[in-house]
Amino acid sequence: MLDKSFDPTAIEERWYQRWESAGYFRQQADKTPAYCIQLPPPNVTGTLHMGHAFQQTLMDALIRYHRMRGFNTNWVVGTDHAGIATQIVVERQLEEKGTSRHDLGREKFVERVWQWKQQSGSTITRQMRRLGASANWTYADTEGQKSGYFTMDAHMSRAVVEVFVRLYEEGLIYRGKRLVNWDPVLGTAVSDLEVDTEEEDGRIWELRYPGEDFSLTVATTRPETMLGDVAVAVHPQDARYRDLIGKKVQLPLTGRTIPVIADEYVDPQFGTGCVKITPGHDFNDYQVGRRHNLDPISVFTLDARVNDHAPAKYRGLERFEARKQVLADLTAQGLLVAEKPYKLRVPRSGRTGVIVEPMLTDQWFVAMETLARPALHASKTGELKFYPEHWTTTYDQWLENIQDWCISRQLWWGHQIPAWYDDAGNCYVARSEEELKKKHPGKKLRRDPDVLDTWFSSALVPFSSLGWPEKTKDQEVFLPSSVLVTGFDIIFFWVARMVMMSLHFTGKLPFRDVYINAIVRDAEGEKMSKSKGNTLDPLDLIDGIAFDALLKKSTVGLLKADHRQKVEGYIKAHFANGIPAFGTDALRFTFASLASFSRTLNFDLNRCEGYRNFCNKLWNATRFVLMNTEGKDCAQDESRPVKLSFIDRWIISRLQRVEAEVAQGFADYRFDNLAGAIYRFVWDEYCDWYVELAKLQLQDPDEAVQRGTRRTLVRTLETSLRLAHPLIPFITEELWQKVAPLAGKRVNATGDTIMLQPYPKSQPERIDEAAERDMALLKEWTVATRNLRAESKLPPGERLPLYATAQPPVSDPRLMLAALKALARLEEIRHVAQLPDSPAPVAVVGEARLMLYKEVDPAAEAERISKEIARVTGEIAKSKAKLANSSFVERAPKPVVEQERQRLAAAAELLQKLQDQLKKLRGDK
RNA sequence: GGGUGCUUAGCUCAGCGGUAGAGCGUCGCCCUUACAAGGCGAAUGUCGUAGGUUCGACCCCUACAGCACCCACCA
Repeated sequence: MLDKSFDPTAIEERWYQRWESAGYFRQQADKTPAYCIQLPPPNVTGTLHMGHAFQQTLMDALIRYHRMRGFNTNWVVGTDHAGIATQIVVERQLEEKGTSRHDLGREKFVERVWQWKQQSGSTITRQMRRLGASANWTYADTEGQKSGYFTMDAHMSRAVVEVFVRLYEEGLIYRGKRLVNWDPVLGTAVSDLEVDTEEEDGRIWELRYPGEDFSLTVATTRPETMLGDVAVAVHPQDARYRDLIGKKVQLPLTGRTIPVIADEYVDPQFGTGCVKITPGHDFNDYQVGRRHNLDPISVFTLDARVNDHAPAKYRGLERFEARKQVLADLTAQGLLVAEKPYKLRVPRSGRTGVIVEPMLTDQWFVAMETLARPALHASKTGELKFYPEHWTTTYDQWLENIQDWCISRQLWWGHQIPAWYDDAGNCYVARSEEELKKKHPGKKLRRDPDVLDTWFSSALVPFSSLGWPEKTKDQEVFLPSSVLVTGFDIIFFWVARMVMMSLHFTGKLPFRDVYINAIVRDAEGEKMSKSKGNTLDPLDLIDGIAFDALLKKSTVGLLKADHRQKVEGYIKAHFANGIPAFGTDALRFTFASLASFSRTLNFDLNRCEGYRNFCNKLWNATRFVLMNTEGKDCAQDESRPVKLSFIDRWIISRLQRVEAEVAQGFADYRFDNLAGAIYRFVWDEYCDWYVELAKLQLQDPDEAVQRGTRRTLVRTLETSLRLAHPLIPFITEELWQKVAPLAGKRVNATGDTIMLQPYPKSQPERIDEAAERDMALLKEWTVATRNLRAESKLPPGERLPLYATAQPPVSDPRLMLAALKALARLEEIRHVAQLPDSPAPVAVVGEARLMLYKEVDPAAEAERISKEIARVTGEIAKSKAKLANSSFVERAPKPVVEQERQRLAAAAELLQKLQDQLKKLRGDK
């Protein structure tokens, strides 16, 4: 016997273990068709957050669904070395110990990061297991840790080198001194995508540069960069300055003179129409400088201090110190014309938040244009499909305006670039140093110290995880993968680049569909952030957490007092009693239910509670079924006669419809629809109606009816469990084990799990419209009668007779009335030609009028009827107006007009009855 | 400057050319032997604003407003 309510923790522990150790998650050789999903590899040292949990729930649902449908499923998982992020973490650890990576040296430092990876690397994969992820952990698992590939393991690294070398050989990778976004804190270049520009309140200054018999005023938001100015630019057509083009001005503070140049880039309408040109520290100016053959002057060191190209006075000053000094000196010389408040866009490094400095450095780039073209083609032709579709635009537009990709990072943790230099500075790219030494014996070679952007290796995952560069069978089977489930924030970082790389190196798409999932927000739609305290840990929703523990956990590591206070406030307001344990299934069902095509997902704890209750409902329904079927004849062998009533046939029919709805939901990636369909079927149809009616049928003296009921109870439940399994794997497995034998499922060695059972498939031939019509009537009569009951304010337990002026037009009126009597808790049902002469409320159902005979309060009843009359009168007016409109009657489709006529007729009839009642009521007084 | 999405019940969201739906919340009544994590019932909306198309618009079109996000080199 099942416990009275379900305890998720116990169930979940039991099943995951068994599934994994039985090897159910693995792909199967020679089974077709294939279904493959590539997990966006999480940071190896990271922890699971709501976004992961959401994504992974959807992926696992898809994988389980297809596995049950007989696909050869392969959920390829792995972890990402996350270059910058991981290096930062370890550097912080060192900092706490009062040391630094520079003290350690590169080799020791990298060793240290590996240690940290080994130590914390399993956290996130352990958490994924708690979610029930049926991932192929042992696939591409070269390190033997059952967490898939690692982007820096030997195999994945080999693919990285191979791709780098090939692209270099094809001329698609080049090295050059370019202006790049530089993070002066990390001391590395970052790509355009890793820079976030936000509008901030700042200032703009106007500086005067004196010429011989004139002076020019330039505007700047970064006065310190004037130390590196090489020109002042004006628009060639600008009448104010046309005569000055080619003349020189003095660059204050530096003793240099610079030319006045003409360039279309200048907008004469903006500011003074004169622009200072600093090619060494501004992307626009860099282009201008190139056009005019002006060499850039770098005035900052790599940690953003003024360098030796500036006058001695400023050397060594940090950039913002230098700004103050420059401004002070310009003021002293009377060259500062104005200082105004100004809204400016400040580029900040996504990782550190520090203001990025455009810096002229040697970097490696991938030339993107030739790679982008086929990727664009794929989306244009529809070979690559986005869900929701509108993300295609985002993808297309980025590819249409693609820029070369700066792939080198001045970090230590990552794939070191396979390039070497000889003493003369010549560059050699090779697969290994050995290969190079063979080619160039005796040469002294020094390896490029830079590593590759983390996204470089991520871009290869769809094929490198399948064994590339070797030719493997898996690439034939699992490439392209079926769908990529990921967030819109990495469409550029990752999705587009995977498409480009896969097409280029394998000729195949990395995936056919891209499902862009919503961003998880808190219940109010606010971004989840540690400093607000509104983050949720998926594990806390699964296991529950007490208020104190939650508070402590949320405030740990928050240094600022006002942050702490804010977080405390939030937690007190939202989680005064902590968070109850909802269990994995409830959490998963919540995610699925909220996964519509909208851009954000506001995670509501109450929703989660509701779905926990749903799990409990399913549990208890099973309890009921088991109590009534275990040890009894459930007619599985069909040896004895079985009778199925319209009620049995109705639930079977409904089941076919839900199965179809669920299939449609999966096909459309509308997880909300399919979760809703399952929810409504289990709760609103099976539990609320079928189980209640089964209670009646189980008391039928005819054993064939009992057998039919038991069989339907069991089979419908067993099917529902399979239907729901992709969303709520644990509870369905637990219950299925008990229910399946009663449903005649032979549990054998390989199929000893719901996971590998066939997924329910809608059988249209079992849709029974007649039974559905009968059931609709039964429901209608029942609801109407229950309404009468509620309106009569009957004391509990009191049963009244129901007077009805007609029989329900169903195939089996006897059963129908018995059911009505039970469901509406009636004393009996009397058929009469005329309702009793009573002011008691009357319900109209089809042809029949129903009354629960009872003395009523005439005043209250009169009021109720008057209200009803008002409503019906309104409806009649609307209908009449419509039908009076000749163009409606002539031009609307016939059935619509007919429907309107019937509506009017029914309403008129109802109105007459209500008016009679009201008259009677008033007359009685 | 370009682009995208959103605006529907108190809250969070579905929906759709033919008289508005769900979950949660609210309000009654009920511990009816699967489930109080439950049952039965009820209330609640000029579907952002203004036009247009249509016999008919929450839905299609146009403009506007508000919110959010993405991309972009204006000093």
